[in-house]
Amino acid sequence: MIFSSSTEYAIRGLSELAGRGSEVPVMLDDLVSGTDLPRDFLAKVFQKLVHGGVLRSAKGRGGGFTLARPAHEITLISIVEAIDGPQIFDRCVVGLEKCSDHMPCPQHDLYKPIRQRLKDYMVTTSLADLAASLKAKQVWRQTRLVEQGMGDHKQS
Amino acid sequence: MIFSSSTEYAIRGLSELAGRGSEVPVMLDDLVSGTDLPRDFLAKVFQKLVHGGVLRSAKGRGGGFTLARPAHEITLISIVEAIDGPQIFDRCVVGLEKCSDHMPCPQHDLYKPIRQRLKDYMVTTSLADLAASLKAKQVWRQTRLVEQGMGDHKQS
DNA sequence: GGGAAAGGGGATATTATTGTCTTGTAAGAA
DNA sequence: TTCTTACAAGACAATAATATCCCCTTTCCC
Repeated sequence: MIFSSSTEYAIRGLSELAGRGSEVPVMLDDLVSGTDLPRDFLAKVFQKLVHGGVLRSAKGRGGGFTLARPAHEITLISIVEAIDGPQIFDRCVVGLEKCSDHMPCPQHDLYKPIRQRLKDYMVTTSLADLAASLKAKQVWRQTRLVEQGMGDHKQS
Repeated sequence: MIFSSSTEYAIRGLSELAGRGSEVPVMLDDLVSGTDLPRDFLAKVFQKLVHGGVLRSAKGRGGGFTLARPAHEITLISIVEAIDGPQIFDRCVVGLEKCSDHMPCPQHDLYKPIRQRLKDYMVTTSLADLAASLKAKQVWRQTRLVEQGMGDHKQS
């Protein structure tokens, strides 16, 4: 629901990357380790993000991926559009070419409110927001574990 | 985006049906005529809606489909759940079985606000709402045509 | 009972999405 | 220069979603 798995991988991969806050490129194998993100498939997804101007990539030694812009400037919608194409939100659900606000199809207005909500959220939510809430969550959970006396898990 | 085409067909088919406000069963061929809804595929979708308790069907002569409940009691979410299964909204985007509010996966909270918005909309929007806005739109467009002197299109 | 009319449901075809693998290409280090 | 290391990109496989088709069962009317 909502997102294709390609898009979900993109969001998760970018959140990981943003969470590191690294200035130097992070390579895929590194980014993926410890997660269940599919390495090869994510590589394809990241390629699209590079083409879409969301990511920058560097080949060879010391290579990897970096965000093309600061995390707070990367909106959810720019991620989605990089993966699924720019008209994903504006295309007619019926698929009629002649469909537009001027000459709408019967369904055109049906989905307008629901699409608008989603779009609003995506325009106002940035990668920084996602990464922050992700990190806050991790800290919160870690604290809970410590409180319960199960907190001998060290970062090696 | 948002809906699978199965779900979109379901919504459109149901909107058509609700718009007729017919007490007697409406048969598929009748419902579909004049639209671009794929007859055979919609038949499959309607089967699911029957199983899901959204539609009632009658075989044989005089048979067809009727709404199982009044249109204002059929919410968008009950339609979606009838097609995609009840956990479509609550399932983890990562697919972990152990994921829940109690022990969430890293993405669990990431999607919560966006899912909640969508869910709110679907819980509060009924088939009657959809059919009404659809009909209002049709009337509005018809009026515009008449104003432009192109209104010699009669319902036969 | 027999025939026509409706949906039910299985089988199958088609297409899109997702996932994997293999080779190519660029960059840096020895 | 040559070797290693990274991503790029094409080919391919597996799966899921979408779309059709055909025959079955039920129901009504004669």
